[in-house]
Amino acid sequence: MSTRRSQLTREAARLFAEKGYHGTSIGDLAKAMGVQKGSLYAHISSKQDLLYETMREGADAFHAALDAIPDELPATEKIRLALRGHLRVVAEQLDVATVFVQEWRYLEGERRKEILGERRRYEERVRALFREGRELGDLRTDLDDGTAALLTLSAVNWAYTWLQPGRDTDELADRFYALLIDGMRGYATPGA
Amino acid sequence: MSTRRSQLTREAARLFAEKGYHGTSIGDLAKAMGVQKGSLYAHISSKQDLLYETMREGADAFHAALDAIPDELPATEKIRLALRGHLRVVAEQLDVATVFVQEWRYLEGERRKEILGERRRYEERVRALFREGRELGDLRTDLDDGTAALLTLSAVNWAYTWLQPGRDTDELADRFYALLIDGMRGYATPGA
DNA sequence: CTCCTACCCGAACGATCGTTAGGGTTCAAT
DNA sequence: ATTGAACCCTAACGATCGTTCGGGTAGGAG
Repeated sequence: MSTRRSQLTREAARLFAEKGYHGTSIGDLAKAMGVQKGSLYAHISSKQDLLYETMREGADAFHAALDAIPDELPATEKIRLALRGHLRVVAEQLDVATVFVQEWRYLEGERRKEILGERRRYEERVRALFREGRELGDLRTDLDDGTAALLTLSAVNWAYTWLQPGRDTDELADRFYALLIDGMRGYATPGA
Repeated sequence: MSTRRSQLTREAARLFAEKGYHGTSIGDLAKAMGVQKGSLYAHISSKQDLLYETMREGADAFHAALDAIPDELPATEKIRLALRGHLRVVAEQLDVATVFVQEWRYLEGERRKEILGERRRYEERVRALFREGRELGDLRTDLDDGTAALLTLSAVNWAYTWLQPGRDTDELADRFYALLIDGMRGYATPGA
């Protein structure tokens, strides 16, 4: 709502991503806002609030990226768009994505369970794409879709560590997609 | 050296992996050792020491896994063994691997640079395998080896989040290898 | 002018942090 | 019997932590 409040959330995401939740003090936040640390409590009721809100933002962004994929496309195409969407979220909201991916364990109580559920649900939605691809024949019928989803999700989950904010992620996602779908082996089969 | 000292290092790796470096206090460490917190300083000179030693252990383990790969094998086989080695290190030393992968940024000063260098060197060694594979024709000649290495390394770097300690990692590594090399697409080409 | 909302200050709180210091125990080797 | 190494305790240190509180300022709406 208020400009000041959302600015605080943004600074929190930035600092949590850079120095970690426990490595960032309320004093650091206050300095980033140009304010005494006590003043922050006019906007929040605890430091955990800021962590939770960043996590919610991250969860919503990743799920929204999946929501935007048309349902009637072939599974392979959905997988390609899922890769694009995931990497785009990471690049466009790098701080939020970083916190979402590696600071969730510092959430406490009910909120921790909630966010953990969102993470699992996201993984399950991606897994379903691979299952669909195998069942409908877009992917090889003997595919181990669980392993395939694990490999793919692992690769993109690590992206926050190397993605530069400005990078064109669509092209990169398509390169990942091509590698995963077609493999890396030499063109010729052994007998050529 | 002394049993007590190495036990402390082990507990530190466990707690740092579970609660993070900043989330673990000297008091937590002392409780895990069954000792008053001041007593720990008979063994270490600072908390950073414990972080650094865990990192060194991790770096050595990952590099040793690459060292064990015979030089004369074809590149594809080396890649398969590298995947096996990496996942084996993660599974066998899960705490150390977890800290190595996600707590390095809390290292300070010269030690931080040192460990960062080890991480980069490891990535470069893996990248070289893909380059070799392309140049010698084991992998497709038009392969973007940088992207291939990035995809592969990302996938295994995330493994600490889902690998169970007891799991047979060789078989899993081979499944990853097969997916990466042969791809996931349906057997038949479009015209079949 | 008054009221409300939004925002901030400055000082302090109890707790916990990493670390230091000095003294004490156990026990195998000399 | 004495020494020395390995290990531990208690008590305290200054610093920093997240949080609370009462008071204060600015500006737009009534």
